[in-house]
Amino acid sequence: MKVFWQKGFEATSLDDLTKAMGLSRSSFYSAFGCKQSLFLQALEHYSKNGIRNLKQVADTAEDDAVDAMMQALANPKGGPQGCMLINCITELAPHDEQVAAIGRRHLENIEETFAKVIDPEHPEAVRDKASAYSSLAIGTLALRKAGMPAERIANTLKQAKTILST
Amino acid sequence: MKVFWQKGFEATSLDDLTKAMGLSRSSFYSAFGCKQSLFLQALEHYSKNGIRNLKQVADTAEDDAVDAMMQALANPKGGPQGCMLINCITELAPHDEQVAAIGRRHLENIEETFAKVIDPEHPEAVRDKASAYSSLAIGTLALRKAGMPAERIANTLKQAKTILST
DNA sequence: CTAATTTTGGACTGAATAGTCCAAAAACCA
DNA sequence: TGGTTTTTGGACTATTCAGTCCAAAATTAG
Repeated sequence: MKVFWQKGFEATSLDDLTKAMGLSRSSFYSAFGCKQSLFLQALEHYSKNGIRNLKQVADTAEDDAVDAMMQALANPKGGPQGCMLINCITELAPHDEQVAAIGRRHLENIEETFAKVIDPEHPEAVRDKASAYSSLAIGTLALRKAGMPAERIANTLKQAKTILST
Repeated sequence: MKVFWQKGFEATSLDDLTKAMGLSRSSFYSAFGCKQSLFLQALEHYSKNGIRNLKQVADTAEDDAVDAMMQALANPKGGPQGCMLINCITELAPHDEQVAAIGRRHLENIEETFAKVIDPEHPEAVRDKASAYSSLAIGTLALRKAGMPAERIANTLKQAKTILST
């Protein structure tokens, strides 16, 4: 998963994978069938894990759960490589419906988590607002990847959050 | 440019390029030196053209210039392949400083265009808000690529714009 | 301990890749 | 026209890739 996260699907070679996994080629193919299959599993794993983390961030936030979620989304643990799912959506979704489907589900889960935090009683009513928070956080990932100063990104997020939360 | 836009850098082969350009391999290499060099030129061209279009959208908008710009950014002409620069930032920026630099400049130009539209007198004062609009529009590109219903995306944008503009 | 089964290393295949090279064709020019 | 320069087609090289295959090693079972 980490290798795919860092390099994307096409740029990851079988040698990269077998080396990272400490597996021989034959073991790899007998276990996973093909590169694509492992990739989809890695993507699913990343998504599940990411959503779980996001919910945990929301639950354990001290005062402002929405802010904590935005921070978590805009500064993914992986470092400069951003969010694996956004990377993969960008690289593959237009040509690969399976990836697109996992991506859609992930994005919907993010939005749903936002909605429940914003209005636990009527999450449906704040769906568009939740979607806006989500899209905003995802948009800043591009700034980050392009090497924009972290301070600028933080200001953007802060400003937007202040306005959106009114 | 169109081929790189559609397929990304790595996935575009020399055969793809020479066929699209109607050029032989030798002519290609004598004209551009290498694949990377043509790619950077294509990226520059895309950026210049995109910013010019965006400014034109802002200038010729009937009532709400910010809204028109958001629509233009969230629905790039190329179709489902989104914005070439965001694609390339995602694919290459973390490992290629030249691409990252072009990406940064492009994003800054977008933000500047927003800022001048929001407050022509004091664009500096609304920089963060401009950045928020920009990030939001860019974020929705991921939704689009993942195949989210266009209506949902439009609602997100509308909702966010309404709130951000207050 | 032995025999059957599973797992492993890594050589191998065929296809695709970016970039080079040169003889032949085309364009140019005096 | 005849000679020079530029451009072109496409064969070629060296590398990389995903995926296959099998003999040897390891594991398991009786």
